[in-house]
Amino acid sequence: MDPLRALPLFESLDEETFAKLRDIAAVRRYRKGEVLFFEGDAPDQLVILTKGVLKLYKTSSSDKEIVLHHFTPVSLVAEVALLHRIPYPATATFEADGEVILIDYKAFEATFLGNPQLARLLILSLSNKVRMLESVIERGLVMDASERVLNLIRKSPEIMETMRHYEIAAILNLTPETFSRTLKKLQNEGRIVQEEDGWKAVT
Amino acid sequence: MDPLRALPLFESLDEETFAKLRDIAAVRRYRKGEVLFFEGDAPDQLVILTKGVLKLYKTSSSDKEIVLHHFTPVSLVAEVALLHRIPYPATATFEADGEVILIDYKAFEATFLGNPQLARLLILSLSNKVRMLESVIERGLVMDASERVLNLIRKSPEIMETMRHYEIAAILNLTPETFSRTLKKLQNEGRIVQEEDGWKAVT
DNA sequence: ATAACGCATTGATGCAGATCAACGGGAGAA
DNA sequence: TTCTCCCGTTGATCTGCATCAATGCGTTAT
Repeated sequence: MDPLRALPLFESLDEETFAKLRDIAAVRRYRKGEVLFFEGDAPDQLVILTKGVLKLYKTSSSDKEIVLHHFTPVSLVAEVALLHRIPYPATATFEADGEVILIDYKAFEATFLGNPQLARLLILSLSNKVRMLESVIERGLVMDASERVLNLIRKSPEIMETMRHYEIAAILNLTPETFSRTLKKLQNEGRIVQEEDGWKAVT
Repeated sequence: MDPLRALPLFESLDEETFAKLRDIAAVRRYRKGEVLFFEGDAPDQLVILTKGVLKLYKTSSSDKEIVLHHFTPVSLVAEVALLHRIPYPATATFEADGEVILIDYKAFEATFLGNPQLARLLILSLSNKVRMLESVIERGLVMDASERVLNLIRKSPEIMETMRHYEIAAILNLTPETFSRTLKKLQNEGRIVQEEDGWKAVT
């Protein structure tokens, strides 16, 4: 069976649409650490991540990395840049060996925008991107360090058990030092408690 | 002539699609200062801004206002909340007397998602939203105060002539004090110069 | 004219989080 | 075992911007 066909993203497509899509797609593999594209590059293909983890980030004036998102399969990547023919707004590198499908721009425009099923995929992908950016704004501009940590413990407690502190800090856009101090402060204030299997928010 | 028909947003629609749309639309007017919706409210209608200026903002822990966007006609508003049936992620208030078209959720889903022309509108609106949020992130997290001011002078010099300093500062998410100091600092460093008709960035 | 008000600027101080530096402990290597 | 390296923590300091307070200045109202 065609591996493309197995992707949940494409499951719902009818045969004809799918065949069209497969004809215009090329597959490419990347190793951990490789760069898919740089901020400022001009896009010419639609990218669909099918394997691996792709980190999307911007670099600030003071060389600080601002992580926008970790893409996991299956995701459309940077379709906005393609739609508007603008340079990639961020850099994407692989955090684990990965694989992408590339679709030529002209084919993308003709196929995706005209086909209701694919248009629907695009709409879903775009609206998820809006939500993702909103959460970046939430994390980076709206919430302070305590709120970010508290929020993580509430919403993704498994991350607190699984990952290293310095990795968690990076996700929250904090330094490990600040993360450590914040954790302690929240504990002293009785807003979180440590249990044998991780942390828990109080009330 | 139907005022709806005059909107550029709907210009390209064929008669049938347009008639369908008009049937399910309701118009509502608001005065300056009124709130269209609050962060956290549950959405049940698609909102299309047809007149006025709508400010979309979040309020941070320390009661600071973070402006996401100033919508001007004609714009779809908060379609993501509607698509995902999630609470509005921000508050919207009118900065000038305005008018909106409201479209019921069920009608929206049936009409917009199924119709290629309207789906295309939605895709455009969504991708513009992605760009808008990216620029909020750029302004708020990536660039420091000097870069923001420099960037504004380069890209929207007319704003520097037209608007009050305290308004510009709000757009840049700066206090008027910081804005004033930054302007002076850039001038001292020779990175901008004042001319009779406004400011100009050097090289 | 003079008062009153809103905006711009300037100085002093405060604060959150980053940065720099040092130390301790656990896990794998020799 | 002992060494080494990496991570987590802690303390001291730095930095960018906000906040608070005072002053000046142009515009409108009295």
